[in-house]
Order: sequence, then structure tokens, then C-alpha cells
Amino acid sequence: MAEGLGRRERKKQQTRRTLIETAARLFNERGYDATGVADVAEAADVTKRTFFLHFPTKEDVLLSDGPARVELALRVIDERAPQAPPREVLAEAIHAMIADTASRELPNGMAALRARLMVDSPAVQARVLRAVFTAQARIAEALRAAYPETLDRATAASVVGAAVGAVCAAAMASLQDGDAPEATSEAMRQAAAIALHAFDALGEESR
Amino acid sequence: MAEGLGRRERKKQQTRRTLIETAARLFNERGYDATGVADVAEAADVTKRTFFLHFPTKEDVLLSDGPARVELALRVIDERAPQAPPREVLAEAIHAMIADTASRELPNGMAALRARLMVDSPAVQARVLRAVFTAQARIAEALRAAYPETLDRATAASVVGAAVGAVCAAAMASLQDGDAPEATSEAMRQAAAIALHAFDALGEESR
DNA sequence: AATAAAAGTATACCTGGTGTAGTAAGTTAC
DNA sequence: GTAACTTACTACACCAGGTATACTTTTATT
Repeated sequence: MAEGLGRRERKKQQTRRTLIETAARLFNERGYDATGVADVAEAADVTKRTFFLHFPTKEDVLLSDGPARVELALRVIDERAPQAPPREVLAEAIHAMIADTASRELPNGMAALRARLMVDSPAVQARVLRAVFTAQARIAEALRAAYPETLDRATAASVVGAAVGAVCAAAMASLQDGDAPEATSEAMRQAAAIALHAFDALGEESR
Repeated sequence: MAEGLGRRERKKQQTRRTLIETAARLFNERGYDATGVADVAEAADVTKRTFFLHFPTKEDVLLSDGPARVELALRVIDERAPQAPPREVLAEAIHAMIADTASRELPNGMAALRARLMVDSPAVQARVLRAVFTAQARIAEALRAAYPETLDRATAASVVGAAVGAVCAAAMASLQDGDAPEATSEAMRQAAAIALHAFDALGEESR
């Protein structure tokens, strides 16, 4: 996406990629807490200050694909609503995010690393949860905005919260059981299916 | 609870209470980021080191009642399961937590302060979400353990994740709308009712 | 009264993160 | 082609959250 953006932009993206890869490698080798930002910068041959010009915190280097995934979900909602009913639109948005995670962050091992670091680093766990929470809020708002007559804020927040909460909890449980990637994404899909029954609680016209 | 525990323990609890009250007051007056741990310690007439002997991080001083609330939910599950069906047991546990929040942390303003700080301090938001996530995991495990034949880990994680996710999302939405405390707790109860329909997705014997 | 345990003190230190000013490379205009 | 403008990056000083260590003082035990 957007390739020919001049040498300056290309070098910037290169620095960014190098920082991400270097950080992932060092976190893997030495552990998260034992790897300082200074170490990552040193190994990537830039200064510590440059790291923070690319990522607001140490944890954010693990979340590079997050924003794109949220945009994906918002695009699905924008394209499918309000022709399709809320339940189907939300289902498709959630499934798009699950598929995106499986295709972009399983090959390079980023999802697995993040899941592992989440278990034994409070800071990583906190950052990931905050990203999920923010994404959830944006999706809920987009869904409400797509059906302004039939969905209020609290209801939209509830059904999206239920879906996202269920999917995340199932993913964590699966990963802690040591499941293979395919088993984990299947568990996420099943959790979504279960949570989407929250729509059964709503009136006919809100589903 | 447990009053006569000797002068030493009483003084320790007194120091702890003073730190909590002082921190809450200063956060209110000057804002969270503008108040350093050193300031809180100074105002409470102890050293910075003493603060960290009572609370592992600056954020934790806002979460003092959290653990007790989780224990409450676990006790409800322990007492009511497996006689009552999973759906009812989870509903009662959630309602107990909502009621406890409303009764213990609305009078002293702690809930309101925490909600406010959560909005404009990433660190507070992160810590609160992490606490919720941990609580959710413990409740899911307790529920699964109470019905070992009929609930697997992923399913338990899904329904609890749905319920907790919905309640939290609804609470945040309500608080950001500036609702009064009673309106917020009502929104939480409604969200729980909606999310508990996730049980409809399960087989007859798992509900 | 003597001893042990534990809360709190004093102080130095580490690391994540920011402010500021400057350099050098890349881009744009003449 | 060169001058002028941007901007990614550097260098360095600094702050706040959090930890390690060694010490003092109060409470509990016998």
C-alpha cells in the first residue's frame, strides 16, 4: 500500500521495520523486562530518542498492526450497514478481524510473541488490553452510528463488549492451553458465535 | 472484619488508609499526572519507599477494594453452584459485584474518581483494565470448576467474557455520558441481562 | 528484660519517557 | 545546479516511577 513515497519516507519505514524486528528478536532471546529500550535502539543502530519518535511506549512496538485491523472492522461496518441487520454486520466485522490476525501476525510470529509476553509482563498485558478496549469503543460507536434509530449507545456497547470480551477471553484460554494457531482462531470464532446471541435479548428491529 | 489484630497491624492499616485518602484528595485537587508519588508520601507524612511497601504501583492505590469484590463473586459461585444452573449463578455473581461497587465505592467517591482518571490517564486505564481482566479469568475458572462435566474452559471464558465485557463497556459509556450513579448501575444491570443471553447458544444441560 | 520480627527511614540507583537544540539528509523551487 | 526549506535523526540533560540495601524503631514473644 502506497509504495512510491520518496526515499525519505522509505527510509523512515525501514527504520521502523528494523526497530520492530530487532525488538521482537531481543524480547524473544532475553525476555521483555531484561531488554531495555536502549538495548533495542543500540541493536537497531539508532538512538533511544529515535525509538520514541516511532513508538510512544516500549510496549507499542508489539502493536504495530493494531490500528489497521480496527480500520478494517470499521470499513466492513461502513460497507454492509445498514442494508444487513446489526447482528450480521457485527459478525462480519469480528470475523474480518480474526482472519486478519490469523493471516498477518501468525506467519511472522508476532501474535505468538505478544500472547507469551502478555502472560508474564504486566506492562504488555496492560497495553494490549488498552488497545482492545479502545478498538471496542470505536467499533461500538460505529455500529451505533450505523443504526441511529434502533441502537442506543449502551446497547451497542453491550453487544460489542460481549463479542470482543468473549473472543479475547477464549483466545487467552486457548493460548494458555498451548493450542496450535488454527485451534486458537477456531476457538475465537466459536466464542463470537456464542456471544452474538446477546442480540436475542434485543427487540426484533434492533437485531 | 478482623478488628483486634494487635497495635502493629492497626497502625499499618491506618498508614494504608491515610495513603489512599491522601492520594485520592491530591489526585482530585491537582490531577493524576501532576501528583507524584513523592507528593502523596510527603502529604501522608511517610517516605516514598513506604508508599511502595503498601502499593506495588502508583495506580494500585485506586484499586484497594478490587480483590475483596472478586472474592465476593467467587463466594457466590461457591455457595450457589452446582444446585442452581450456570446462568443463574453467573447472574448472581455479577449482580453481587455491581451491588458491592455501588455500595462501597459510590459513598466515598472512589468509583467516580477512578472513572474520571481512567478517561484521561492511560496508566490508570491500563491498570483498571488489567484488574478487570484478571478478575474475569478467575471467575471463569471458578465457574468452569463448578460444572466440570458440562462447561469447558473456552465456553466458560466466553460467557464470562461476554458478561464482564458488556457490563464494563456499558459502565464506561454511561459514565462518559455523565450519567448519575444510579443510572450507571442500572445500565450495568441491563448490560448483564443482555450478555447473559450468550447462554442461549449452549446446549440445554450447560445453561 | 531479651530477643525476634516487621514497619518505616534514608539514600542511591536504574529505566522508561520527554524537552531542547542542533545536524544532515531528502525535497522543492528558482 | 544551487539555494531554501523540511524533517528524520542525534546528543544530551532531565524527570518520575520503581527497586536495592542497609539501617532505626516500634511491637510482639518468651
